[in-house]
Amino acid sequence: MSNQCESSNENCIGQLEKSIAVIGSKWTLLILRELSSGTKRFAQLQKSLKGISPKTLSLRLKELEKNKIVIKKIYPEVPPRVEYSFASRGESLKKILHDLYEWGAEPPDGEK
Amino acid sequence: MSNQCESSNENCIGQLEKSIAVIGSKWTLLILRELSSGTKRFAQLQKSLKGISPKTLSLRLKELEKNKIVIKKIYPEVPPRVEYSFASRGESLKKILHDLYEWGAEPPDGEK
DNA sequence: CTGAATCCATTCTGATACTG
DNA sequence: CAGTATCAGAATGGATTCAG
Repeated sequence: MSNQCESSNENCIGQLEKSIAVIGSKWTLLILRELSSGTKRFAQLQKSLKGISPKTLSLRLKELEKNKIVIKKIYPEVPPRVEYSFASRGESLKKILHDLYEWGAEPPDGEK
Repeated sequence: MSNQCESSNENCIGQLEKSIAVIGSKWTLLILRELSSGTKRFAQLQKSLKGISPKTLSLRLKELEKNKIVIKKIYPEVPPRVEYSFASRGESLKKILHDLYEWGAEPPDGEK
């Protein structure tokens, strides 16, 4: 029901843009790759993703969390401990990203 | 062969980023929607996409053309006439965008 | 008509320092 | 350890004007 994206539907474009904006930000794919190998903590991510600033990492994680792509788990301990992991929506996203990758890697084939 | 995007492969991320950058730019999706209903000329697109500047439209079309998503056909006439239409890569992209749309529209459902 | 050039506004990102 | 605040620089988009 109405999850078809037709020429006349403005709304679906907006939805699509939102989705692309989330996964299209710089670092997002790298973050997802890191998390795909398992739960990670903030400092771990920061270390793996050499060059990312804490601000950017924080922003990206916040967005990913808001979009239910990753799950943030806070342990009320001292020192503070926070873990990030894939949510189920993140898992289903992986397949799409894989398709998109294949699309991009596809040879231009018989042109000209 | 090697079109699997694994944790250890840096290269595939770059490819993915490139693809997302192309389709993720503002207006790109709108342009693709316009073209999905058939071949269009520059002025037609500019008129349909109310608010787009010729510069932006030109840039986006150039990128889409470079990535073989749309085809540019120039008629050596006076006044000049240029037509844009979907390439085959554009067609296969449509399916992926549809999947992505469905992913984005997917309800957060039973999490927790 | 097509689209390149220019200038300006807005947004995004990075580096660094600092707090709970 | 986790994350925010601040500021500067880069990248992106828009309006307008001009040219082939």
